[in-house]
Amino acid sequence: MIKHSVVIVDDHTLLSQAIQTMVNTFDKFEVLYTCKNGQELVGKFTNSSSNIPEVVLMDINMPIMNGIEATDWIHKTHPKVNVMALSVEDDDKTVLKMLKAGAVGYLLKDTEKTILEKALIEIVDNGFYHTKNVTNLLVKSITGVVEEEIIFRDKEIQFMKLACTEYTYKEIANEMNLSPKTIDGYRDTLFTKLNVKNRVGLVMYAIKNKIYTL
Amino acid sequence: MIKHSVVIVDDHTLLSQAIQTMVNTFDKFEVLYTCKNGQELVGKFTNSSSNIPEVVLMDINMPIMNGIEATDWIHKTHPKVNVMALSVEDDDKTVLKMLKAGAVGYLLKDTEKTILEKALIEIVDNGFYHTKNVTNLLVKSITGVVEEEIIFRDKEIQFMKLACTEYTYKEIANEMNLSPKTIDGYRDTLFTKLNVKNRVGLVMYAIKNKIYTL
DNA sequence: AATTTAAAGGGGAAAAACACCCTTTTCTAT
DNA sequence: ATAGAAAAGGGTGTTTTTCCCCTTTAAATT
Repeated sequence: MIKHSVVIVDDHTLLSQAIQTMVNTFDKFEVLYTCKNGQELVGKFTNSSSNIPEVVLMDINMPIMNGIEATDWIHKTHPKVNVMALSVEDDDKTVLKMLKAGAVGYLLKDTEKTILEKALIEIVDNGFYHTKNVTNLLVKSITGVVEEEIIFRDKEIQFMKLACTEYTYKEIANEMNLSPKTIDGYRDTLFTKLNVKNRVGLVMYAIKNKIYTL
Repeated sequence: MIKHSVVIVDDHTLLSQAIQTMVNTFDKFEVLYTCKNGQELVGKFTNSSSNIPEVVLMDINMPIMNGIEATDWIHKTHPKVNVMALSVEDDDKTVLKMLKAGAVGYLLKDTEKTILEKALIEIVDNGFYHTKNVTNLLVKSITGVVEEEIIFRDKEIQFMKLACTEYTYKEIANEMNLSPKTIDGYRDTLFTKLNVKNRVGLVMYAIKNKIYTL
């Protein structure tokens, strides 16, 4: 029997190797190779057509080129390759971003071995695998329950990052070469945009949405 | 040949199962069972003496009973069991906490399969395995470079958590059934203790040290 | 060219946060 | 038993933050 080829992309070597060992125990699948990030994967894909697998198991949080960008690239350049996201996070926005990028499946890292095998089989047979959670999310997204993305200007991003430090607004203004009053304005519009009451709310938003990284 | 028994504790099912599959490919080791958290492990240990392995591979971030508490418990009640920490984090404080709790090894999750096997062998042979990084850290710790742990009282922890929300100090005082002036005091002592200048500094500390979880 | 829309900046006032120094009560350790 | 530390609270004043409404300039639409 010809086995389906799988590639694993994850920056945690031990995890990717462990999943490799696991996938290799599956009857119908075998791992072609593993990558530490999206960039490495792009390299492999463009290097030789023999490096292109049927399924890619993709982590989302990676340095250099993350799972969303990598999935997007694969989807555009190699549409026949099925990408399945494999993540620890399950916040709505991230999941939707992955699906938009073209992932045909989304599994949390705390799922069972048998579920992984089942998902892989479904993907090569039907072209997709989605858990109940993801399906529910998709319904929510078309119903418009998921809030639309807020757009920030560069200055606002820069300001938010500085607001996450111990600087006073005066110091932030200085840092950004703007009048304190302008900073006042940024703060006010952001408070309204994000529906927060004070600087702590802003900080929390910035952290949760990875605008400020710890 | 009798294989050395290993137990894996990690809340990410897929990861623990994958590592299980991997460890089972090692000549001298076999996995007895896996657990999702420290509490489950304690249950297994106390249930039957046949459940007590030679080595425990322990994740640190787990719900209910985390790796540090679990390691501490094992070290005190079953000193013959070797605990090896297996974590994604490598911040100094966490590593030292694990070592203090009695871990005889510390591996990052982005290490190679062969390193894991080597570490396991070293542990059953010599009783410990430490990478260069950990050794360096230990040297630093005896040289006094690593800052000593700050102790918080319950009220301070509670206050810090509330300070990470959009509550004003007045509202926090109300929430904690204390006078706003008392809250003022908490804030002032914490500012001094943590060497921060304002509430944002406090919030950042609380998040970085996992006092407030997002 | 005319009209919106966004960005930068301002005034002034109220509320919240911060600083510092102080008292009383309650543990707690020697 | 008692000294010392910790917890709770008070007073007062300064600084920072927050709020709201307003102007000018620049950029983008139509």
